Amino acid sequence: MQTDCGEESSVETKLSEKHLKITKARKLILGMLTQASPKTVDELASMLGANGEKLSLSTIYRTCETLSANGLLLKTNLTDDGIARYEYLKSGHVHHAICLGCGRIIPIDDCPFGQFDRLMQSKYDFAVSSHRIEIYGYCRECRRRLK
Amino acid sequence: MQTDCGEESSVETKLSEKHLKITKARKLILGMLTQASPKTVDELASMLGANGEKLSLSTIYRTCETLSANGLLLKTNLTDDGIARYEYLKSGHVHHAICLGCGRIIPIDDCPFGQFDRLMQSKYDFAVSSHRIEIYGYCRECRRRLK
DNA sequence: TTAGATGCAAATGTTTTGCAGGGCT
DNA sequence: AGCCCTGCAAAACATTTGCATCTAA
Repeated sequence: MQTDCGEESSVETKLSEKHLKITKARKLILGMLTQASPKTVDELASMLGANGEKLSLSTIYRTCETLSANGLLLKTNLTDDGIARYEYLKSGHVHHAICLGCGRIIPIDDCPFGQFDRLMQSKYDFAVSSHRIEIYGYCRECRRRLK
Repeated sequence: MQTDCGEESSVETKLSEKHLKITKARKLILGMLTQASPKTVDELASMLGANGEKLSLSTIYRTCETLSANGLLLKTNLTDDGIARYEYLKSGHVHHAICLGCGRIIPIDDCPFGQFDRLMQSKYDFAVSSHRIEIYGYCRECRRRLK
């Protein structure tokens, strides 16, 4: 069991850092989400099925909830379809570009927020803790396809 | 019936501009949301009840959906609690500050987005159509209360 | 008059929960 | 061993839909 333990052990490390038991469900879900865009519970179940693994829906819900509560995943409702999505939460903060053509969700490292929290403080008397930015538009493939 | 027809008639004007029938449900819901923060369907039903009015839940859902489809309301899932909220859509674009203390949703006129779409184009090859920005933090009252 | 809006009740789909059994530390 | 995790089934909840009735244009 020496192969590709890089992934494995980093997932396990993250779990133990948060004082969470290392279970099959948590390793599978966290492992999948470290290398994928935000996914719904249903999509996670399908991905597991495609790999010959199986977890009950309630376990996936509970696992995602636990991992979110511990800051390893982020729960979002990006698409306003009423279905929650979970994504791996990298150290830094991340925004999303959502393609209106294909629905793809593209993580964006850059952030336009800048010094805006100063304005929020002075103009609105609001102390900013965090923010979320979602960008809608069209990716290259969809622009090409729609042309 | 001369009193406060300013509100009334502007709501009716907006409806007819969109070629929508002017019905009691649409006048009530649009009228309420023009002077309130984003509300869930349940909250709208309660507000109506408090005013001695009554609409079935399905009517509220359908009315909000119609008004959103016609650009008079915006459907959002700001709080990730899985419950949709509808807000009056002003002409310009608006962002929100969400207080983590009291849950209040504060409309923000300013926008930090700036020239960010140029970066999105050059770095990610993504053509920006629109964006949404949500700001989390604490309002003055909650900061005072928590102190 | 007639297309479309409403109310009611039933259906749908997502998410949560109770409980018994099993796994991790 | 002890506590937490998991699976299953049932419950809870928001939202949608079918259909008969009513209403605005």
